[in-house]
Amino acid sequence: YEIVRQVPYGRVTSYGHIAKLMGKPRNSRLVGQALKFLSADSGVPWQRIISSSGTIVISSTGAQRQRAALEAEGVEVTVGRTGNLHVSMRDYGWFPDSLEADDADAGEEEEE
DNA sequence: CCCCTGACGGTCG
DNA sequence: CCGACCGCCAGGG
Repeated sequence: YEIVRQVPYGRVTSYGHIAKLMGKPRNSRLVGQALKFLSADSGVPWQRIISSSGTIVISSTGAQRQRAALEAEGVEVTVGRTGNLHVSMRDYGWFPDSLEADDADAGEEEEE
């Protein structure tokens, strides 16, 4: 939970990265299982945690809530043909190697 | 102790 | 971009 709190406003990261930061890179699924335990007012920004692919594959109801919460932070959420939500990791992804060594800027996008 | 399941990850077609 | 497969570790029955 403490790791998740480090995720800055308007940015998103993946379960796998959270797991990696806590020393368990193979426990990505456990991160999700732990997050589901949280309350709506737990103060933990669970909304900023999505799959590494940038696709929100949770329950529709929860997904819609997460989408609204993310858009409220200025995160752009697109919808695929199959109805699955998607976030551009290239623009909103946040993957620091260390918690203290957080990013120094928010616009290092690679033009391709 | 065995088996199934899971807010997942990565690769292949 | 989307769907199918296999691998991963921990928890519950």
